[in-house]
Amino acid sequence: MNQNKVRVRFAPSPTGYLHVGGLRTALYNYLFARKNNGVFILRIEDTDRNRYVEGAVENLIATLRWAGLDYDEGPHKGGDYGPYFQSERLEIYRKYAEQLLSEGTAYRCFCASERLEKMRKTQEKMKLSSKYDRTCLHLPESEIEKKLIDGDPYVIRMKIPENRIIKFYDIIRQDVEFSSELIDDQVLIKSDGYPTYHLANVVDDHLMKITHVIRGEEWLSSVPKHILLYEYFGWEVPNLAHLPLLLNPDKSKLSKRQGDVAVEDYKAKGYLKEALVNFVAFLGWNPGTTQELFDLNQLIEQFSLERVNKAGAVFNIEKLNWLNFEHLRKKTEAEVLNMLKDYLSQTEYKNLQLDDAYLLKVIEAMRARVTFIKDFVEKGKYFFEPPIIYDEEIVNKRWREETPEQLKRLSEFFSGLTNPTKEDYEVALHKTAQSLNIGNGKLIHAVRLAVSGVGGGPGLYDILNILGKDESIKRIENAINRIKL
RNA sequence: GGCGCUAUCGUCUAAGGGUUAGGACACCGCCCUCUCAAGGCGGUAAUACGGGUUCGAAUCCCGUUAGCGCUACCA
Repeated sequence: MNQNKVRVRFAPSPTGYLHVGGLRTALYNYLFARKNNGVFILRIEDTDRNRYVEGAVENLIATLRWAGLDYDEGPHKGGDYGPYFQSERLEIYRKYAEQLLSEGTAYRCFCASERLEKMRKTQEKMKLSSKYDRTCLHLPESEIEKKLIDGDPYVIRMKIPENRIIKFYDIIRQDVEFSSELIDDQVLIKSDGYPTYHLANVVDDHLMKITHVIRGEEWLSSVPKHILLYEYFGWEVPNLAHLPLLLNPDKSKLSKRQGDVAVEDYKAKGYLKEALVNFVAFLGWNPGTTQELFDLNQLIEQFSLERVNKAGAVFNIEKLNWLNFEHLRKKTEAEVLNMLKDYLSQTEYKNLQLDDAYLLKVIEAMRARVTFIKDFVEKGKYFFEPPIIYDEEIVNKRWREETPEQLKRLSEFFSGLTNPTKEDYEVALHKTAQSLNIGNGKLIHAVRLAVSGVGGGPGLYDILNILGKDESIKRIENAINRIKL
């Protein structure tokens, strides 16, 4: 059956940036579509003119593309069910609203928002659920005519039937039911002529032949209204899957106040898309195996809505960092080289003429020690410039009165070497230590401090080999002159 | 307040009537080692609470509690 072709949509409203929760919603839709040879649609829900943000759509699309989530139908791409901006579909919503109006399942409401607010407050005081009091439902036809002629602003509300239990099945939450008594006569068309989410999403999902609605849990309470709308129109309700929310460490809904929520923030901080995608995929889903590291294709292969959890998940940055470390390690040397060069070009070292061979050696030496590309520079600063300061703690620990004299001997030995290899440095150091009658460690730690300024890092001989003979000697002599006890 | 959803280590989660409740991150220890990492090995740590059902419950049912969501002419 052709109508079983899976079609899903990610339908964000363009409010400025892509929320990581939005990224996960988009990802699950994408994975579900790809897994089922379906179609992934991007639809822009820009029906709130008050929240319009310049450039938000372009940013959204660029961020999705960065994450690797390419859509099949949507802005700039077209498709048979456009337009894909809701703001360009106003006549469509209008037409369907008129239909409900004429069928009596919707009605015009001329109530001022001030009155509605008052009403709501009263209801709240009486501990009732807040619902429109249906004043305008009972307006005589003549009065409606008059108000229309007068040009009074109005909204169109849907009429919720009384005494109905609305049941539905959610792929993630199974059976859910609501009583229609608690449902408000929802506004479908605002007084500015724009539709509300509820009308627009039902109409579009139907017209765009969406088979599975995969979205955040915050929409669960609205489903009964949508079901009723499908029923009024005589349309089939798509399959529903309401995703658990992403939470702050204190379990509140993930928000800006407690850290970064925009995908762009993570991108700017140097997180790899592979890591971020892998991470958000696991917030609320798991493959049922012990595999933790996934690329996009593997996620597609193994994803299923049935394995999505019901409970909200805390966004745990530690694990994301670990995933970034792992995904960075999986990159080829050439890929890391490109990323490093790109990063360097944005730093104070952009004019340093470093050849690829040199950078490749740095990469090899630092790989097991970096979580982010920027760590190559932040943790291996000494590969890009001589130490400016020497870690005080390490000086106290490794530098002795006799150290300068010992290093002098060593640097003299180094001077006599021609084109030394890593092993040559090692032999030279061993021999010097022997002639000084001290342990190798004494020299090793002092040299490390002298050439790097810090106490940690790759093996000393690797560092010397990367820096080269002349630079190493220069740095040792520098340290002898500059480190004072 | 009303309605809905949810509830396993600190965090992400596995286990869908019978397990010493498993894995991962983080943390701690040991090994490796010139340091810092990485890696290997090991460890601390959980079924919110109370009732049922059952020979047997993390798992099924009910209640309580807590958290979250919705309760707009926002999505």
